This record gives sequence, structure tokens and C-alpha cells, in this order.
Amino acid sequence: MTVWDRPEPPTRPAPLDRERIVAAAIALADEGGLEAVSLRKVAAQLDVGPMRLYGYISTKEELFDLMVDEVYAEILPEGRPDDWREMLRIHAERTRRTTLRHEWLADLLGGRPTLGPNALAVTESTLAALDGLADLDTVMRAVETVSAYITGALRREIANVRAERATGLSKRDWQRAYGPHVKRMLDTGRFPALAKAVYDGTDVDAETSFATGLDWVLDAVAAKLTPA
Amino acid sequence: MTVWDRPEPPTRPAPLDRERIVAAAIALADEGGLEAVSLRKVAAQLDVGPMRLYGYISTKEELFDLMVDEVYAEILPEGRPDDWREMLRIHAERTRRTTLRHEWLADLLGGRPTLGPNALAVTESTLAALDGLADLDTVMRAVETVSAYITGALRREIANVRAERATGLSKRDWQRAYGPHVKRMLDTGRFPALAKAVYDGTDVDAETSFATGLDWVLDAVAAKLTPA
DNA sequence: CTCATGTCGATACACTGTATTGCTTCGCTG
DNA sequence: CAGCGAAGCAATACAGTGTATCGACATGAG
Repeated sequence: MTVWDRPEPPTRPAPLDRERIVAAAIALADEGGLEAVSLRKVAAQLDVGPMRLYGYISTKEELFDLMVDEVYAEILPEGRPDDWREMLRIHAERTRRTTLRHEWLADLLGGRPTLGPNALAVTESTLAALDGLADLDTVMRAVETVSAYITGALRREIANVRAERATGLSKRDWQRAYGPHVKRMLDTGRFPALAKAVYDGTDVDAETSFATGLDWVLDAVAAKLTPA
Repeated sequence: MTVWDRPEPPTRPAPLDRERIVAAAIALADEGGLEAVSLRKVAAQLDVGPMRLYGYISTKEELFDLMVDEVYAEILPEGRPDDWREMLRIHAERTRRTTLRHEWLADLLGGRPTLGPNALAVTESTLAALDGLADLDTVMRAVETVSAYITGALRREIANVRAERATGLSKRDWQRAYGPHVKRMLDTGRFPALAKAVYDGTDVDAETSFATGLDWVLDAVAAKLTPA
């Protein structure tokens, strides 16, 4: 369980605080992924023994929580447009940009309840944008539905990015990239619709794909918020 | 060393193939989560040295992939209703039930491209259900949007289940469960909409919440598939 | 100056995924 | 049947992980 409160700082001004620890962890994760984040490496980057960290953080999971909340600060929008739909669109777009900047965020998105101050502020702002447009339950459902879409879509997008990077090939060629296995599968004729999709489908870029799906979901939300 | 414990010549207890390995890994993950799956423990459960596994599996990630594809078999529907919407609904429902049976699936959902035979079959069946209802790009967008929602919604649901289990408290009390911290945050007045949602919101059960959000998304998809 | 306290670095432990090594046993050849 | 090559498999080894514990040291109080 995460405690977001900063512990009382040591008597003397320490060269170390949560923020520096989290920043170091994020830097490591940004280039190397989540698996590159080890307490030893974080500590090393701060010229400190590994055990020092436990004065500020009680477990590695908590460090991950702190990292997530830290990047949620990048998601939090500055202004608040009065158009709720525009507001949700911007929120989704900012989440996407942040996830592209910090790919490891995709591994954590939706993984555990996000209760840090920045995450709460983000939730507050989206809730506020929808406040009064419908009864509370409907508003909650709207927020959760949109957020579920965002989580799922971004996880898939990052998964694809990584797969392409790993094989060095474009999505157009993924069936070859993933070895003869998938291609053989498709050629068995057991998956005609899938084969057609792979061979005949145009691959739209990830951004418009994300935006289009989002628009659909927002259409659905709009229909529920403002019943005809 | 007596004469009597002589023969048992084969004593070869294990045919040991991928299926047995994957089954053992799934059993471990089912009770203990993904982190309870270690190659040593899997091997131990099969009365085998850890290195034996590398004859059938080349990395732990691959084992995870195999586990995912194995449970995708539980998602694959038997019959194919001719109503595409019913088909998608059933697919989502089966995915949810499977994820509730194997909570670790939520940790893997959307994490990497799913190219196993069962996953391909599932994709094939949903694609086939929508085939011909619109141009290929629209159909793809529909499938991906629905699947993104499913991934995100199930991840959140499992995250909540775990949080409740960890604290032993119902969602109604989560603000207390997560310590005075969140409550204090809410009471600062900086999150009025959120506070209202927490205090005044009725907590609908997860199943109808999932189904309702899904219905909205399906509404949106329907509007795109069958333009007025 | 002495003593208590509490911070911090080092050490330690149990465990992880995986590479390597060396044995053992089987089937084939001469 | 003797011997040998090959192949499968167990054990060992290594570098790394998260975290508990312990001992030294510095700093404050009396």
C-alpha cells in the first residue's frame, strides 16, 4: 500500500529525496524499459547504497506507483476547455503522448488503482468536465469507459511499436517478421478473414487509429450524456 | 542399497512436453499470480531440473506467451451466432470470465501481440462476424476498438479486485482502506467532483459496469457499421 | 566527557533467469 | 561384441534481483 506522504526529512539536509529517486528511476526506465529499473541501479545513479532508498520508499512496487504518478503530471492539462468532448479528447491525446515518451507507462496503465495526487487531479479534471451533464452514475460510466479504451488502445500501440522495433520491420511485413509460423498459419486457410485483413488491409498510422477509435467511443458517450 | 529397490528401470515419470509445462505454469499462476511463476518452480512441479525446460521453451517470456494462448482456448466460442453484436458481446463476456478465472491474464492482456493459434482463432472469429458489414478498414477499427475497451476494462476490474482483497474491504470503503491519505486528499476540497463521486456514487457491481460500458462501445460500432 | 540514539553502509540471504560443463547412456560401426 | 560418436540431461555456475539484518559511526543530550 502506497503512502504518498513524504516522510520527515532527515535531520541534516539529505542529498536524497523521493523526487530525485523517482527521477532517476524514470530516467532508467525511459531508456531500457521497466526491467532496467532495479533498486541497485537507481541507487548507483544517485551515488548511494541500495539500502538508502528504503528510507524513502518501502518497496519497489511503491517506486513504480510514484513513477506513474510523476508522469501523470505531464498528462494533467493546463486549461480547461468548456467543451467536455474536447476536454476528453485532449486528455486522451495527452495520455498518448506521455505514453509514447515513457513507453513503460503502458506496462503499468490500469495495473493498479492510481491514487497519487497527480492521478487524482487528472481524474478530478475529467470528472469536473462532465459534471452536471448527467446523473453521477452515468458520468462515472462515461469516464471509466473512455479510460478503459485509452488504456487498452495504448497498450496495444506500444506492444506493436516494440514488436516492430524488435524485428526492425514495418507492420506491413509483420507476418513475415514473426517468422514462417504466422504466415504458415494464415496460409492454412483456417483463418480466411484474418488473412484477408492482413494481406488486403491498409495499415493506417497509429495516431489516427487511436483518434478514430476514441471518436467512436466519444460518440457513444455523447449519446448517453445528452439523450435525444 | 538393497536388492529390492532394484528395478524401476524406466522411472521416467515425465513425457514432458510443452503442454505439461504450460499447464504447470498456469496452475502456479492461478494461485499466486504471475510472480509465483518461476522456471525453477515449474520444473520442480514436474519433477525435473530447471534446465530441462529449455528444451521446450527458449525463454520465460515465451512461456508467458504460451500461457496466454492456452487460456485463449477458453475464450474461443463454440457456436457462431449470426448477430454480430451478440457475437461481440459473447466474446467480451467470455474474455471476462476467463480473466476472472486466471487473474494473471489481466497483467498480460494487450502486453504483446498475440499470435498463438488460439488467439488467432479468436481474432478470426470476431473478424468473420463483422465481415462484409463494412469496408475492411472500418471492420478492423471496430474490432480493435472493442478489444481495446475489453483490455482496459478488465485490467481495471482486476486491479480493483486485488486492491479489495489486499485491504479486505469493499469498494465502498476504499477511501478509508487506502489510508487516511486519500481521504485527506479528498477533504482538502481540491477535488470536489471526485469527492462527490466517491461519497455519493453508488457502486454498481463490476459485471454490469463492464457490460454497460461494452454496450456503449457496441452502440458506437453499430453506428459506424450500418450508416444511417 | 560519556552515553544513548538513530542513521547509514556493508554484509547476507534466498531467489531469479540462463550459460556452461561434464557425465551418462544409447545406437551405430567395424 | 568392442569401441566410439553423439545426444540428452543433471549439476554447477554466474550475474543479478529485492530486501532483512547488523555493526559502526556520528551526533545529540546530560
